[in-house]
Formats: sequence, structure tokens, C-alpha cells
Amino acid sequence: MVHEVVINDAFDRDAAITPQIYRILRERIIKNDLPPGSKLSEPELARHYEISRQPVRETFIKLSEEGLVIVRPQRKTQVTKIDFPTVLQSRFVREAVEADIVSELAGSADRALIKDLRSQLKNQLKVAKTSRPDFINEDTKFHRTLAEAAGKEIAWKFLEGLNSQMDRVRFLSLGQFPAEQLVEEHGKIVDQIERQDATQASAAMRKHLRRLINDLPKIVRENKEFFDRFDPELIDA
Amino acid sequence: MVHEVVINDAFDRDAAITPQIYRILRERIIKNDLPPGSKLSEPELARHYEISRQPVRETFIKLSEEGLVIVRPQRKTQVTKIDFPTVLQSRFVREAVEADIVSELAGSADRALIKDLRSQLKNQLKVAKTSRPDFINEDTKFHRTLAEAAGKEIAWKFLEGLNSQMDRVRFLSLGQFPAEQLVEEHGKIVDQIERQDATQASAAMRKHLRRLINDLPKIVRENKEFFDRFDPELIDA
DNA sequence: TCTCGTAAACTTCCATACAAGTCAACAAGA
DNA sequence: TCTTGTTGACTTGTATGGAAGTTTACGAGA
Repeated sequence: MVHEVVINDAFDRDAAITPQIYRILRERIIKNDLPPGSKLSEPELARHYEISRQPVRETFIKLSEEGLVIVRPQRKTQVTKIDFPTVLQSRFVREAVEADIVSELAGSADRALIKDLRSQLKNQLKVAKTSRPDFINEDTKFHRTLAEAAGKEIAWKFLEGLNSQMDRVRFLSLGQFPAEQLVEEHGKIVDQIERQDATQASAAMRKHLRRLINDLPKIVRENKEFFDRFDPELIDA
Repeated sequence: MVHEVVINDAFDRDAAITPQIYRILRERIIKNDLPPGSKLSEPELARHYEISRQPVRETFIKLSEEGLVIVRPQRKTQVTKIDFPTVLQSRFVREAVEADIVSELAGSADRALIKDLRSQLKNQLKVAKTSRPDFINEDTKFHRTLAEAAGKEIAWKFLEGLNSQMDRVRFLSLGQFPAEQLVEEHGKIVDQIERQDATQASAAMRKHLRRLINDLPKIVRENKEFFDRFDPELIDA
């Protein structure tokens, strides 16, 4: 079940080309406009966007390091399937790091932060009922706010790299699961931070991020052709 | 205080060029053969290794994503200084993830694993007295073994990306701090895994990885010109 | 002496040609 | 029919020339 999404493929001929073509291709892959297995050809994409092979090639390099494409020299370049173990372990890393982040936050008790978060919660509830892509943006913002409040901007950038794989899953599951529940969990995390209970705060975050594990089998079953190395055995941690 | 290190710059003209030049330059940067601030020039390096500019350029792209160099279009490409906040937050991420890894391991209690680890401990003690670079390799192997035993190979690969910054610090601190103490801490981690005490195991790992925080100010003070954005205030978490 | 404009010497970025490897179609022969 | 070798159309990797931007040196003029 692939949903219609908007791809921003605006192109400015006067700006640097490589970052633009990278952004476009990355977005097309994550939003499943270029589904797993799609063959990408340097000369073909170069013709399509009316540029030379070089920027396309450099984009392939970046995407391959992100695990979004695989370059087989002299053979071809393909969009990777979503690697199941990678998604699970990305989630594992996120849980470990974000649990420690909220644990730190619970020790500081910043009034302004709490206020900001509560304001975000309201907004989340509003968009939860209307637009799923908008909710994804709000959700990302919430987690980023926590990281930055703990002075972990750089660590968050690391996590974003992992998220490219998890985001592909999120766009597959558009409209699948009730966003209201996620907002409720966010609320509990904020509550525990406010109470300055580090243990409970990190526990709430862990529970929240483990939700993906529950949803994953359903998403995989409904999109088998998009996944690779699916193994139910791996789910139990 | 920069130490002499061996750079493996063997070059096979028949194999793909880009991966080789990437490996060589990365190693030279991490081992401070190319210290922070060094100017890198596409044509100059191409001439030096008798290849074309193209593989050099692609290597620049990869290194810049790793944060080891910064490419300023139309200006120049330089080896970055070691970014102090990045080092701290890389360590923070490692602690969070590795603490959870040993926590999982303590729940499984794999006899073969314990045996392997104890064997590694002996070896660590041996090389600790002779070669510091060898010890670094053994240390890395120990942590990787833990990650793989927990089925977290992919998460480990991710951590390795972070390590490129921390490794630069490690090569600066060659011979600074007694490796025997690190081995002892490794031993305590293994002990707690064997006892199947998840809480104590992760605590031991956290304590072990926090050692870097203690050593860091001294390393920075002795290598001020290699660091950027040093701020003692950031050290207290 | 100081300011400012110019030109030359760099830098990376992009385009293009060719090299080398892979694969698929197809025909010849058993 | 099956096997096998050849050929050609692909693929990505590498080399190289030129475009566009930046910095630096330097001299003219005040």
C-alpha cells in the first residue's frame, strides 16, 4: 500500500547541482516514489534532469553510504530493499540514546522546556486527526527538541542518518496506526521529565520507541516486496 | 605530542582506485600524519599518487561526510580540527548503546562468549605492555565482539562511523594512560555478564567509557592546535 | 603610505570521452 | 534440443579539459 506523496523536485540551474539532485533522489526513495529494486542509471538520470553524469554519480556515492542504493560496479545501481535487521537495530540505537537523553533532562527540570513541549503536544493532537505526513514532521520535531534541550544536537544528527531507513517504513505505514496514542505517550514522557523522575522518563521513552516493533510485522506483511531479510525471530528483544 | 605511526600506503594499480585512496587518506588523517588544518588539493594528491583527480575528488566527498575534511567550494579542502563537542557526544552515544548491549548479553549468558572474552583479556594484557597501537586494535576488537554477540553488527558499524573522531583522540593520547587499567575494567564487564547481572554490567560499561572524559582535558591541553570548540563547561555529564 | 582595481594563480565543480567489466541475445555446432 | 562461443549493448570507473568562483599579489593613483 503506497500512498501518494508530494515530491519537491524544484531545480535551480544556478545553484550547485549535486546537493539538489541528491535531495531529490533521496526524497523519491524515502517516499517510495522510487521503490526498492528500482534500477538507477547514471546516464538516464543525467538525461532526465538535463545535467551530466558527474553529479548523478556523486549522488549515488552518498546514497550508497546511507544504504539507500547499492552500486554494483559494471553491473548496475539499484534502490535497496528496506533491510529488516537494519531497521530493528536502528530502533535499538535510538532507544538507547533517547532513553539516556530524557534521563538527563529529568535531572535538569527546565520550566521553559516543559512549556514548549506541552505546546507541541497540543499541536500534535491537532494534526494527528488531519494529515499523517504533517504528524510525522511534528513527531520528528518533538524528539529533536528533546535532544537539543539536552545539548545533544550532534548526537541527533547521527540519529538522523539512521532514520533514513526508519523513515521509509514510516511512509509505508502512512495512516496505519492511531497517532493519538503516540501523542499520549509523548505526554507521559513529558510528565516524567517534569516530575524529575529519570528512571520513569527513560522507561516511558523506551516503551514509546518499542511501539515500532509491534507495528512492524503488519507493515512488512503488507509490503513484502519492499523488505529484505525479514525474520520474525529477530523480534523479541 | 604526535607519535610515529605506520601508514599502510600500499597501492594496487589493478584494483579499484577510489577505495584504496580513501583508505590511505583516512588513515593518514586519523593517525595525524595529516594534522588538522592541512590543506588537501585534488591535483596535488592526484600527481603524488599518480592517478587522476576523479578518485581523489570522490574520496574528498566521503571524508567530508565523515567529518574528517571540510570542502569549501572554490576555496580549498582542509583536514578538520577535532571537534570537541562531537567527541563528547560520540562518547555519549557509545555509552548509551554499549550499555544496552552488555545489558542484553547479561540476560543470555553464553558460555562460549565468556571464554572468548577471557581469552581476549589475556591478550590485551600482553600487548598493553608492548605496543599501544596494537592495544587499540585489541580494545576495538573487544567492544566489537560484545556488539556482535548481541546480534548488533549493524549498530556496531554505525558506531564505527562515530569512532573516526574518537580514534583521532586515541592516537593523540598514545602512551599517555596506563592500558592495564582499561584491561581491568574490561574484566569487570565480563564478570558482570557472567554473573548475569544486567544492571551491574551496564554500569561497568558506562564507567569504562566515561574514562575518556577524565583524560580528555589533559589531551586537549597538550594538543590545543588540533582541537576546535574546546569548552571545559561541557564536561560534567 | 594607503586605497583600490586588476589580473593571475589557484581552488572545486561540471561535462565529456574513453576504458574495462558484465550480461544477454543469438547463431553455430554437436 | 542443448551447449557454447561471439558479439554488441549495456553498466560503472577513470581521465581530462574547461567553467566558475575565490584568493592573493601587485601596481596605479591619490
